[in-house]
Amino acid sequence: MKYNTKQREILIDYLISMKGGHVTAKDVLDHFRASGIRIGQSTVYRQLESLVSEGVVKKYSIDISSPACFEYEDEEEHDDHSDTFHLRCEKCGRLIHIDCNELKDISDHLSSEHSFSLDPIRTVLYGICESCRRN
Amino acid sequence: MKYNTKQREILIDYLISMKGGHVTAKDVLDHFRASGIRIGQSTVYRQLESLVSEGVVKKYSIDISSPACFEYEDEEEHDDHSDTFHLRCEKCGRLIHIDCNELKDISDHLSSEHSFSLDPIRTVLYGICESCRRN
DNA sequence: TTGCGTGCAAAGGTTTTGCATGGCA
DNA sequence: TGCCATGCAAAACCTTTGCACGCAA
Repeated sequence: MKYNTKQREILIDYLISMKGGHVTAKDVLDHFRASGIRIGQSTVYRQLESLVSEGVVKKYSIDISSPACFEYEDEEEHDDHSDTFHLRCEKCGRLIHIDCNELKDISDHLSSEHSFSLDPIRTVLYGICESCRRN
Repeated sequence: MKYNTKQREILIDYLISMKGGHVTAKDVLDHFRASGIRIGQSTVYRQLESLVSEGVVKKYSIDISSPACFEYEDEEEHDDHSDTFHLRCEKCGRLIHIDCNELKDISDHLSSEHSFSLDPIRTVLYGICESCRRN
């Protein structure tokens, strides 16, 4: 994609406004429909895919039978995304995004002691989240 | 699922025979169709899901828009799950088991700081293994 | 003007579900 | 016998694609 279209712009704006969280294609479509802004679903999918290959947006395929998640990637976060991890609740399916230095230590440990380069994008830690734990 | 049906048995047998590799729901269906064994696709999906929640079979989602993969999990692999972690090499696909106290600390940290109960059975850490790293 | 981007609708592939029937315990 | 499991078909779900039209550069 080479042109700066209106659709592309408002999509990027929305992604930036949701920075720090994940957004699915459906979220995007719902948001624009609720705002009365018309945008085609194929445009959303195609632009998201473009933004991913441009490196502007990150795509997570956490689990099959859940939609892909997209997240705007900040310049500075681009440098070091090794401290972002994902938790997935096995009960409610919620995806939790955490930024934690202690978890970053795992990468270092695995690297130095087990000669394994962890891929934090791909890795999802499964378990039970706080609210499900209480029930 | 409480009953030992014929379909459940032959499905488990097939999964065991494929131990060490992944199998998709389609693979299962194709296999049985080729063998002349009739089994409904909903049965396959439902039994696979049951086996996963029983911990007998592992499910992973390599990528969205590819089907989910299932793999039979050996007894000894989940004798003591509390301090066993799994690493999966994204290059060669090798599954590595490690027993490591430092990794156990993750659970404690997630529990105390993030109120999240990690499930080490289900969790697979993705990355690049030593030998693939050298290449 | 050129050709990329858009929107619609339809197709694609995977997984889930409703309902009547079949089979285990 | 009482349930659970099965099978079929259809639906649901997310994503991709074909094609004509619109719009940025």
